[in-house]
Amino acid sequence: MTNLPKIYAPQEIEGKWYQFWQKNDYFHAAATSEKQAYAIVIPPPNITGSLHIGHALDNTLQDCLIRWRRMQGYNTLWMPGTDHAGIVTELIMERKLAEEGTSRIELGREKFTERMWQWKAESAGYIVSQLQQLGCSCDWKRERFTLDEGLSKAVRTAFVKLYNQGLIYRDTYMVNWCPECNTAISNLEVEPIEVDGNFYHIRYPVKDSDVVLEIATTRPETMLGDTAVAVHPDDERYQHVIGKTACLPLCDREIPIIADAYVDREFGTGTLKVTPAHDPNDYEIGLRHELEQRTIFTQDGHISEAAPEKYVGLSRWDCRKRVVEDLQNLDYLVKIVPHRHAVGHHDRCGTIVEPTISLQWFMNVRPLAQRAIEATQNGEVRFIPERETDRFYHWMEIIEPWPISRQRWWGHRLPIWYCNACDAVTAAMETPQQCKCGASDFHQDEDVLDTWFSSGLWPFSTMGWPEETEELKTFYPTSVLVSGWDILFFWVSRMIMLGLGCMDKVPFRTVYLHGLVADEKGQKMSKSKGNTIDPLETIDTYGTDAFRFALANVSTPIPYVSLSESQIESGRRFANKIWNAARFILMNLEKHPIPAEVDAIETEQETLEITWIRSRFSHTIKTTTDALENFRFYEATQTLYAFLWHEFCDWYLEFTKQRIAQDEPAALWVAADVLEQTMRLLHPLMPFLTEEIWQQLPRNRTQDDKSVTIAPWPEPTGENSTAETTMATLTEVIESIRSIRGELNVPIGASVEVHIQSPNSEVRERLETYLSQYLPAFTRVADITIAESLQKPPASAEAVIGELAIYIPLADVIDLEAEQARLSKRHQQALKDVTAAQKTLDNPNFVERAPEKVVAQKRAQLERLLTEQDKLARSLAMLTESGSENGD
RNA sequence: GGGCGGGUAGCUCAGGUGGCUAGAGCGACAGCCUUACAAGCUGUAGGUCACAGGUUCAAGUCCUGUCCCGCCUACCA
Repeated sequence: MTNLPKIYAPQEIEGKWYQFWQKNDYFHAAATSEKQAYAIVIPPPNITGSLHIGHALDNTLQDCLIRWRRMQGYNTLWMPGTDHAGIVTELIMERKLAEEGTSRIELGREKFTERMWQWKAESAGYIVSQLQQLGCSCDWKRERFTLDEGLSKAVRTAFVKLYNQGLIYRDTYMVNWCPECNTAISNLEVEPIEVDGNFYHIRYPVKDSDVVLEIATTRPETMLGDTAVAVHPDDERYQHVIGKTACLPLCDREIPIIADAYVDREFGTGTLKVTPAHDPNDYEIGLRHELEQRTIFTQDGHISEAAPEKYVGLSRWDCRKRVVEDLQNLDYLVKIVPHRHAVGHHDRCGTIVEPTISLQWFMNVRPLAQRAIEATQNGEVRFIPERETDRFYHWMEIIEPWPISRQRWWGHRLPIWYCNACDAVTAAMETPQQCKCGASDFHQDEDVLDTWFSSGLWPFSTMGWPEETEELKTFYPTSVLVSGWDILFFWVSRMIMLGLGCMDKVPFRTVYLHGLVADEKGQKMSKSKGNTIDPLETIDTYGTDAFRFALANVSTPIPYVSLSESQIESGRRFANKIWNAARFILMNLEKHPIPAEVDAIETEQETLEITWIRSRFSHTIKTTTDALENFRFYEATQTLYAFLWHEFCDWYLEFTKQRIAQDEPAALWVAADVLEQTMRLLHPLMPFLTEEIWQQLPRNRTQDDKSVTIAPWPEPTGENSTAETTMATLTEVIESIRSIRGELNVPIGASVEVHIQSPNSEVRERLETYLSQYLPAFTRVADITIAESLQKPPASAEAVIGELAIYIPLADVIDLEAEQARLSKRHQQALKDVTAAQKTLDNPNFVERAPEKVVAQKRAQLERLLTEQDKLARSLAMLTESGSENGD
């Protein structure tokens, strides 16, 4: 007896097989190969992070693609690695340090980065082992880290190259500043969040005049940095004050009243206070009018010396309170009106961002963005779903200079050196030897690069760039990039631009952007909402394959995909179903081992069910392959689910039981063969289970068949429509009989007689040939009669399939009323369908204009429906009659 | 303000270029411990495809408008 347990226990086999794959080096891609290359670079997770549901989805889909292509015979590379993830990682470390009673600043740069590296060393293996638990078939020998020596060299090379092209430059400009993180950040890192605020209406007296301008602002504290008041040049209300001077309350300063078309006459009072140092629009106005830029905030968000002394040192929020109080006391405050508006928050730490003028390094991404657009238009890059293309174009069109310097420590330090003697700026790979002024003392820029700069190089930096490696020749551009749509701008577009900038080639041919995982209510999963599904807990409870199957199954091309426990549960049941199908086959194979010359036997004894299952399987191969080619993972899962469960298990294995009972084991051998091949089809989705079963199944040991991981992807062998039609008739008959038994509550132990009437000799012949063979497997039958015409036996239940009628005498058990209700319902439905079909065909335009094929189909349908309807009507009439007779 | 996606069974979702009687999973109900699987099997119920027009012989599918939901994006102080 076979030793397979009744219930599939994923925990016991997953680790074993992953080690087996690793040991045999199946995931390693050769740098050079005769085979066609297929490469994916992993979106590198944070080195200190852990696997969340988004990773699970993203990496499941990638692994699925990689495993599928590997089986198809490609030289597949899945490049793994991790990201230092800049600010996020630093922030977590800062929290740790705070717990220890120290801080980043206290430690200093050197000690702090030391701690970071130490932490990296401790936690680096964690995310990798989690990806391995998920079954990811990454080429671990090639694992990279964004701060590795090689990748750091790539970063410096890219920087210097772009600097020399004039695309990277230093400038004083308004940037978004995070006072908490003490660094500049890019627009993308600013998240506008709606908050409840106020409009503060403030009086600004005009000098040497009785006029007082009423100005509304949401940020009264910024008035300390006001250097002008603006009105629209054509605003009739304010013509008389243009060019005059306003007295800035609380500050004892005089500021000009200027005219600028930016001001919206319709909005508020039509007057605008101008704070060039702390508002992007005011900054622009300031430039146009050469206004003073008064920076009233310090880097950590407190009031600077540029403000009146009494406010210096206050926090932004305390200052707001004080300013409002003072305005009120001095009668400058008109009113406070509640106002809900969007305020920019730093996406990493949640702090309200302060627009500030600052000296930063920027990258002029316009030229590269233009090239990215062209490359996409030329079809060098393709986005799936297609709608993402427009989102990409839009972003590329409105893109602004990218501030790339961060006043942080964890990252790639800018390869910029300043001459200590003459301040000359040099971009270089290493510390320069000598300045053009003759001096040889330099200091390197203190800033590090935005973390997305290094991850933007990922597709080629991981392959050894700037060296001209074999890997680059073989795998660049990579085949597909898989990621959530939420980082299209952050990462994907930067990779495209930097790929074009550094390699002159796009980094990947296809970008597949999947949805984000939401819960069953459509809410995005997040820790704060407490609706997350933890991948590792899930794997523990349900098994990796069940989880992967569920993830692939929900990944339809919509922005948010709903995942619920019940879907993972469904995956688990599916795994168990397959397990038991395998058990059934293996158990029976012990009694009926496959002879060496199985192929010959199979051909000789090819029966309807064998031809049928082979036909259906061929169809399944075709559909599954097509689904994967088009990134329709949900279609692959559904196809395989339906085939395995509802065709292979529900029907084919039931036929097999009957064949075994008749001592015709060929059906069993075919079952083993089909299951073996199905395990190959399913392997990309459920790698562990399929390997376990595949290893146990007998197969023609040909060449390299040590693992399903490297087994060839099945090819369709062709479908057989005759067999499928015949089988359809048989299954319909069987289902009708089961339906009668079910609805009339015929006990399972009771044998029934089945009388079938059909005017079609061909159908009768088929039924005669197969029904006696198959029927006993599905229902207890005492006797089967098949005839061209026969009398409906008394007290019998009836089912109608087109011109075919099935009668089951049920004298002992039949409930006439129940049977009448049953037939009546069927009759009503038939009538409805007849009416609909009739209506279509009665329309002369339909017959004239619709394609012949469609008309013919409709006619055949109507004919069949009419026959059914007629038969049902007559039987119903008879039944009513006999019913009333009984009643009399 | 602009744009995108969505609204199909109680729930979550499928329904290439219009053409079988609109499907699946989960849930519900009824009956079954049938010797691979009760994590199973069998049967049943359940939908005016958001709404209103239009194009067409034919619309869940294409067009227009409306209403909801979600998201992205924009400088309204």
